[in-house]
Amino acid sequence: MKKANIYDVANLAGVSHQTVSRVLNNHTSLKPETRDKVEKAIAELNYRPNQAARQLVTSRSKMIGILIAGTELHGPWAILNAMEREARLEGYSVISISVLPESPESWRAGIEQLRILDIDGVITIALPQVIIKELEKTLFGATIVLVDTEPSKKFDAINIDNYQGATIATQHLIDLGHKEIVHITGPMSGYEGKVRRQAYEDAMKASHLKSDVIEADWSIEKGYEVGKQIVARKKRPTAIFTGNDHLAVGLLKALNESGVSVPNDMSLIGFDDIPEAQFMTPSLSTVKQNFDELGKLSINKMMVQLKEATKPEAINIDATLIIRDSTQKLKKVKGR
Amino acid sequence: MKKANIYDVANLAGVSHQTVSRVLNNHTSLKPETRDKVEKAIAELNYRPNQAARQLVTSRSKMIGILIAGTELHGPWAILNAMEREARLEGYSVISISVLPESPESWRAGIEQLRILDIDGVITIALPQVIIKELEKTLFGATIVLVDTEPSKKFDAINIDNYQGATIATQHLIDLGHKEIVHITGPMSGYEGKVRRQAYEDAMKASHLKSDVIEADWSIEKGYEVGKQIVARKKRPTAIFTGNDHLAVGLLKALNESGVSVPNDMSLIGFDDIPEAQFMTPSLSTVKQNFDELGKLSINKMMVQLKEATKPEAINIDATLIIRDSTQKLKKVKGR
DNA sequence: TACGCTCATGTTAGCGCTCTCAAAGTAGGC
DNA sequence: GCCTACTTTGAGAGCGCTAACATGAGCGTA
Repeated sequence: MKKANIYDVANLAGVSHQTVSRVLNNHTSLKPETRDKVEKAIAELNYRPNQAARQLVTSRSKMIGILIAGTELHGPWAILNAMEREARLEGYSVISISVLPESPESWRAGIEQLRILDIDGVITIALPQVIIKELEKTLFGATIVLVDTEPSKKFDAINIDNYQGATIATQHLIDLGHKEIVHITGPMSGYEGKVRRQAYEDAMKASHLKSDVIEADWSIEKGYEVGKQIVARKKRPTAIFTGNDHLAVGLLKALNESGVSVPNDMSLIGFDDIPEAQFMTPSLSTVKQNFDELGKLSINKMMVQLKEATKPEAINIDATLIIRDSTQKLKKVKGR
Repeated sequence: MKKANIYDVANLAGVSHQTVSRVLNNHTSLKPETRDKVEKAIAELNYRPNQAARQLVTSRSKMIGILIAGTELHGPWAILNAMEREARLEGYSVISISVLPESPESWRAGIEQLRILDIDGVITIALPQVIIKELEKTLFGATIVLVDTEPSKKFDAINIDNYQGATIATQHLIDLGHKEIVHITGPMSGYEGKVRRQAYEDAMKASHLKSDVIEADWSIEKGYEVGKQIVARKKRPTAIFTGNDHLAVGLLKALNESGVSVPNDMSLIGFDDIPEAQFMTPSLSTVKQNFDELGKLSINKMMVQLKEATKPEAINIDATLIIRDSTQKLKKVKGR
């Protein structure tokens, strides 16, 4: 049984194919009874318009490409998930392309794929600047929305407010009386890590405290490694703010192994609020990102841009402090 | 600057559009020098064939739909990630559609989307039988590959060998001398949970031990809840096998809170090997699924089916036991 | 009654490609 | 040197749809 096309519907309804097209596209100036006839025919034949044919003539694909770093991290996938659902509501489909930021070959191939597909717009999630540049060059003139990415003048950028989030995390530790607070950063090649670091340093300075930064990446393994390093120090800090929760997981492991008790000997706060955070021992204080809102907002922005190109805008979504058991007041210790 | 089409290339190369098409599709019977001329023109114009036009005439979209349960679980996303990469190598794109298994409205919309897109094939990840049925009905005749799903006679099915995986996990505990071993299942509405449970029960029976099953779902929260339950028991088991690692995370938390030490008072083994497993305290013994291989294999199967429909086949991929610190030999306790 | 206007529908072209079929060029056999 | 067979290239149609234009019916106005 071949699929019905627009002419089959037209024949069955006793109208021209153009009238069917009008029904499909919600044109005005259609007699209600004609519309009814056509709709009945559509239902009877179980007809669906052919996307490819539409795309060919309108040169719009109703598809959005999402370029995402193919990591094990929780965040990007959560965002992608939210985006996909939101896009579907708008009648758009989502093509996710995961690339390895460290392999230019990988992301070139990904961008090339987007180009072939004639995507209507592209959303990037947590990608380094080089990739954005390449994207811009290859898909010249395409609608691009940046998520979790360094804002630019050219495109809409939607971000968790990393600065605000890192500020409240640092301030939380300061408010608890801690003076020696280490910050373990994400990769300095990325935007988010840099901003969080800056916020930490500014907050420390504002309280006349000395910054103590260890550069890392987003991985659990690195968190563990850094944890070992800190434990080995002659003079240990009393609190640590890690750039994300994964780092905190690894770090906590290292601390546990060395008998450093959290929060008694060391307060620890993360960033992200991964599902596991609440169920670690001790449960992890952290900064919660609203991935859902981030995803929805990005799709909405994309829809607006697709309709009528507006001036690019940078939007930040507030993060919220979640206080759990891994942070506590600094105990006054004799001799300090 | 308008995009070049096949005629632009033909003009520049001094051949007919048909010859260009032949070059694009790697036809034989082309003079090497003609091919060269055309390829040069393609490069100069930076030409890419229009997918929509191709799709319209060949009625193949070079897109694969992936229907996935939109959860926070690590597994499905890891598989999706692997699939996307593998598909790209084959020149295919991936449309991921995440649905809420508990909301028929949600998955009906998802399936409808696949239908409109004229996808070449569909891969389902960890979806209940109802959805597969609906999919089969709506996309009548479509190529379907089942992943992490109950096998059927009609479609290829690729699975982690859940039975083997759960067997080695249970056997591991038995080998350590444990006799009272509880199994916490995933949702009984799903295939994986059921198989793992069956394997556990069979292994227990084979060793003349009594099964002790608590039905749950895949969530951390539920693991915590069940943990509280177990702690409250008058007579506690000495070992627990959870249906996945997330359950183990929640469970461990509950045990910790009640002062039940793992592995001293209780051995604990999970399933999945999530990134966090290695860095829990104690590090979690578990069964590792090879998501990468699962993803690749599914795409390969899909490619084969797309070329020439072959007899459906059920493939199981062996899981491997990973022994860490959360399981240990049963201590002989006086009076038992 | 004739004219212009609006509303509702039909007709035609063309988006960019592949497929089918036809034609021209090339070589081999006797 | 002519016929046949194969290789290489070209011309035209058509995939299913939308956009632009054309047509005809119905109505009010002079």
